[in-house]
Amino acid sequence: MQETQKQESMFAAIADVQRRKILNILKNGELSVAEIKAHFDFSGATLSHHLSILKNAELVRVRRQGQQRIYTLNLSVVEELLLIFNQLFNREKP
Amino acid sequence: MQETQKQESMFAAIADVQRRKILNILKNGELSVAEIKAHFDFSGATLSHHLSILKNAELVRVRRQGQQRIYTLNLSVVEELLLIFNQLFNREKP
DNA sequence: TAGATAATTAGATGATAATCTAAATAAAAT
DNA sequence: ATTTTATTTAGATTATCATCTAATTATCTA
Repeated sequence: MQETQKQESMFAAIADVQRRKILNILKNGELSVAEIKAHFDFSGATLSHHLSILKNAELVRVRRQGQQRIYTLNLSVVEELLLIFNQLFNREKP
Repeated sequence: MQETQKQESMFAAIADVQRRKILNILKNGELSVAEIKAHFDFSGATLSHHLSILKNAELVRVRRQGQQRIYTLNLSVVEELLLIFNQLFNREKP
């Protein structure tokens, strides 16, 4: 299994516990940055940084809504990640 | 989903591309350190470091065989990791 | 027992990453 | 148009991590 840059970025994205927490929070539906921020202690700049890593890994999507940006899980890429993950251990797609 | 130290160590372990490659190599069966090393360019010390991270995350097991140490995938923990991974996205066990 | 081989551990270095504050951008409200 | 609110970007700092060489431990063999 030869790794792509995209796969690399996905593994890097889920390596951080805060980013995994963000993904978890987004399971329950889309949220604005401020709503996500309510779950964390760190600064808005730090959150923005984490969101950009998740976005580059295509694990989340953003859209504007007025001043806010609404983040959602990118379910198709999550599927893809699960596939890669299962391949890592040579198992079938769930 | 509240993360344990163990889960943290597993995600950290698979965050590195070289360690994922080691796991892949071990899918084909157990190998000595020298045999694993044949697949890589970095030093033995570096490999030893990566193996110790995989071992602490319990993704691999080691046993002695004379001077050699034989590494194997720890399949039950791999199963567990897959479960955690699916839970991260709220899906069923494959 | 001495020397060779296999692997790990110690300690150092350079690169990367998480975080912060301050500044910038963009939209909304007054 | 100015101010306020939401978010991102820039730049700096600190911590963590991958890697190296050298030293150590443990086993095997001559």
